[in-house]
Amino acid sequence: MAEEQPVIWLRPEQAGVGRPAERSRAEITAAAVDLADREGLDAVSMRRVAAALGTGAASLYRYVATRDDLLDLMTDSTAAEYDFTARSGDWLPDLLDVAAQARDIMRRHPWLPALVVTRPTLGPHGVDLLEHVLDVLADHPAPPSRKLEAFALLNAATAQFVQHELATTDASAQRQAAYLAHVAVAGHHPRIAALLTSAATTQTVDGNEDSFTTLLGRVLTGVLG
Amino acid sequence: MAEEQPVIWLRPEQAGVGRPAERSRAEITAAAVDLADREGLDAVSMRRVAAALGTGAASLYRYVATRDDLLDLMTDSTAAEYDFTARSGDWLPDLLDVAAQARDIMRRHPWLPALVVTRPTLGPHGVDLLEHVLDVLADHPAPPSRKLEAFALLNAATAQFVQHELATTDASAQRQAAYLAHVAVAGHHPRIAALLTSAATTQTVDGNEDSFTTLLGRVLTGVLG
DNA sequence: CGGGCTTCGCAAACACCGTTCGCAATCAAC
DNA sequence: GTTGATTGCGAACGGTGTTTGCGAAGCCCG
Repeated sequence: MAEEQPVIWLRPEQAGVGRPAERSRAEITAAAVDLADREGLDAVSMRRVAAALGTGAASLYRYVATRDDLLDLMTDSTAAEYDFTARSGDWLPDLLDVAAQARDIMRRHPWLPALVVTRPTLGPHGVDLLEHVLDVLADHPAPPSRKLEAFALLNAATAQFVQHELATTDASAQRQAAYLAHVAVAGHHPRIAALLTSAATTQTVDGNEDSFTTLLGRVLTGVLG
Repeated sequence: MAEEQPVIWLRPEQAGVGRPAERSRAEITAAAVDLADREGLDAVSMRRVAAALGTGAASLYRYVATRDDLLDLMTDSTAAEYDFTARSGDWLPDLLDVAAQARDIMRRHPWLPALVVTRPTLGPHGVDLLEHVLDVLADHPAPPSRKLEAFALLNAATAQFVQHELATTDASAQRQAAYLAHVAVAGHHPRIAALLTSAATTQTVDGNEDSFTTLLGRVLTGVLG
């Protein structure tokens, strides 16, 4: 048995006798999440995670098959932060509530958007999230495939939104904006120039705190009936 | 001057006398794109790109500030593959044409979706793309900010779509599906179970080749009027 | 032509990285 | 107590991004 170590959270009975394994796996994941929250995803190296736990890098491989698997565990662990108790009965507000929670979770874990988008995985907690979304949409007449698309879009759009949010405070984003302005005035890009001037006037006026909700609402009502 | 090397494609006059630099930069980018197309993004290391050009890794740093900048150059170079000559006059079909081209480009460069989503940048060609989209939407009454959101969503949703397309043929995706089925029958997830059985019956029946277009059409009509 | 200045190519080195191997230590069960 | 599996981990392998320094090549101008 034990052929090639399946998806990590599958991990069947694992034979064996005593196994504190699950606890250590959770601790490793927590340490990795902590590190990523504080220093970014690049800081999550096997050596540094191990050091945070007061042990050596090689020890981690008893609990985690590879670094990528650890990243999957991190992603799934954040899905445990959802709270599904509030239910209104209408699918749209309930989905928007999920989206708002997703946004908050991603704000807490700035490394999450990149992982969600580049390696979509459904661990135990991710499955709970999917179950909740499907349950909210249970009475909706859309075909199941479209409900799945809506779920994927909810994640992707939220990730994109938070990513953009984070990028605008970044230093390189300032240079991006400067470059855009430069290109616009340099000609050949009249639409961009127009957009920049109009953006300069209406800037930061409207309450853009819930621009996320209205955007996501439009996307969801567009995809689902 | 020359403080800290600005966004790479800005690169002002650079003083200097002779400079074949631009050509070399394009050649380096092309070599990196080639490598990524054939062996994936992880294969794009400075040493391997340099080897493909018959030179040493250190030489690349004369033309490229860092590996991340090379990745940005790769992303922007793919934006040169768009063709904006076809114009219908209606914004929706024109945007769907852009989306279809984006999908095809990403299919040609399977590493692109991850880059587009994790490090959104607008190089010279990316700016042309944005200009085109804004031009298509010039007569549309939506506020400029929403047009930008539509642009970002077009990219993100396309990336997500191609990513999913690629992932389903992957080996680990099979195990994901198996895990999902296991979870569903193991109980506590009735909605997922229902979805799996319904998906099993309607599988591969409908022509899903243009499911991308209909999905993107719904998203765009949802976001814009 | 000859110097001077700039640009270029690149070997070597540094500090990491993910991962594997092998062995010592630990623990469970009989 | 002995046996057998499970765990911890130092050391090593091959790779990575990036910096430094120096020699070679090119260009301009006198």
